[in-house]
Amino acid sequence: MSPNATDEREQAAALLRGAGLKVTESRLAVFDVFGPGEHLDADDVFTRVAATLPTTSRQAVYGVLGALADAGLLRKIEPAGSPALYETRVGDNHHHLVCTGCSTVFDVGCVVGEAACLTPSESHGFRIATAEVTFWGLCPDCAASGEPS
Amino acid sequence: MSPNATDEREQAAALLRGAGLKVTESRLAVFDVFGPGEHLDADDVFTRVAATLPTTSRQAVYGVLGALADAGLLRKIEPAGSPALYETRVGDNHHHLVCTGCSTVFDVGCVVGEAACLTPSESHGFRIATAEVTFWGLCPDCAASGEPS
DNA sequence: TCGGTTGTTTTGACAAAATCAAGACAACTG
DNA sequence: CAGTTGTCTTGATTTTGTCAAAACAACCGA
Repeated sequence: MSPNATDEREQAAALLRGAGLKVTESRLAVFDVFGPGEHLDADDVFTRVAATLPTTSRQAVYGVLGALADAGLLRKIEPAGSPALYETRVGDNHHHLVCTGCSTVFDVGCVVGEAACLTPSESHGFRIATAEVTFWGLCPDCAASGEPS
Repeated sequence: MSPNATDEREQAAALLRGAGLKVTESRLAVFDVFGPGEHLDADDVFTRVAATLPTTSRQAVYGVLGALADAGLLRKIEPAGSPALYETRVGDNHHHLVCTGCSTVFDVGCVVGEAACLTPSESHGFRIATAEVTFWGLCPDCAASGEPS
């Protein structure tokens, strides 16, 4: 409907081709449902995809999300107590802020610079690949409604 | 068997009492099965507890672990792709190193000091309660066996 | 030491999230 | 356009953990 919807599909298709993946309706549809800054779980994605592609199954969504995450086109995060979430922002090692009230996830830039995030003080001989930082707290909305003083 | 087993039980009982929890066999048994530095999932705990307390049920273990975690006597961590793990080291905000090969979890001290771990660069108005850092990589054993060059 | 209250454990059913397997099908290659 | 390869559909299964209610045990006070 938007005038550049075709452009977006072409762009997504190019990303898929670049990753060596076949371009399919399901995969384009999955790309479509992600808005910028959104963190969606498999069920959210399935629900939205099913609206435009009624033959889709939950397993297809799992498969697509898994394939895209493996290819580095999507990032999978698994906050404690929630189903796995996916986001389209990849390539930077940003971290996450999870609201303990409403479970909403926000992006946040790296804390104090890349180096500090990637080098623990004792590494036990570990070969560290990635560091993941999750902050837990109350988002402005939940803080306001929970403590109206 | 060990000469100070009684002492350990007394100590555990004191911790429980201090937290306002009743002292029960199940709870003491759960404390018993944790060795220092170990990270056990609910099923590990159940298996070990069942060896000495055959009437125990899985749900009792979930209940005990939940109660102890709520009381701050145990810490619950939930690494992506694994069941929840519990550890006895509480009170310091240490972090974790997870092996992508064998899923073993190691403790690691805070990266560059408490402050850096608790203040993301943009907080979005969040009231941050805790920060959780997880490092992913290969432990010495897995690095050695996977790449014997 | 003995009841009474309260919190804990047992039992069994249930729910959510994700995975596995096999056949049908569609996208890319030449 | 046909073949090959990878993807999707369908349905069952597994794993992890929760819920609810009744039986039971620990702690308090007399």
